[in-house]
Amino acid sequence: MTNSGAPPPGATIVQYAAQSADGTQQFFVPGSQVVVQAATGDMPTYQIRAPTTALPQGVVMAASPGSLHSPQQLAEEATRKRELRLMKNREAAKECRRRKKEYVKCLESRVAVLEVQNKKLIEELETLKDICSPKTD
DNA sequence: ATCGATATGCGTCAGGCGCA
DNA sequence: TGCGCCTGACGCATATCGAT
Repeated sequence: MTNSGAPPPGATIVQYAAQSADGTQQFFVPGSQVVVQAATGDMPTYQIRAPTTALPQGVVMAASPGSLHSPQQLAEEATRKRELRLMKNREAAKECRRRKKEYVKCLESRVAVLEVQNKKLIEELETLKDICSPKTD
């Protein structure tokens, strides 16, 4: 994939795929956020990140450490912090897996498009060979 | 019906990375 | 430098499927 048609950092992806100015096919995950542009071999030359999700309803933020006194309060606070961290990580893992599946879908779509494109190019090449080859009879 | 193999999804941990 | 987010890896539970 070329970098010329990639969206700029900060942009939100709204299309699954797009045709860039130079004619190359671009594949994006809808709703993702472009955060980095960098050239790294055959990997995409930019990174995309989905918008951060809000805390689920019912989550109560912990009190500040300065308001705690007894060891029991400290233990409760530690437990709250751990549960909050686990819950956030649970949601993050779900989102991460969702994005990964979407990314694989993108790649599969890209393979399908490129296979068709490749087939057409091979056919075109054969046609041109027929036209350009000297007649021997 | 039941069994083993395989696939899929989930929660958790650990480590890397970017940011203030 | 500490904090929060992301993600690979692991173990577990459940679903699916073919063989018996």
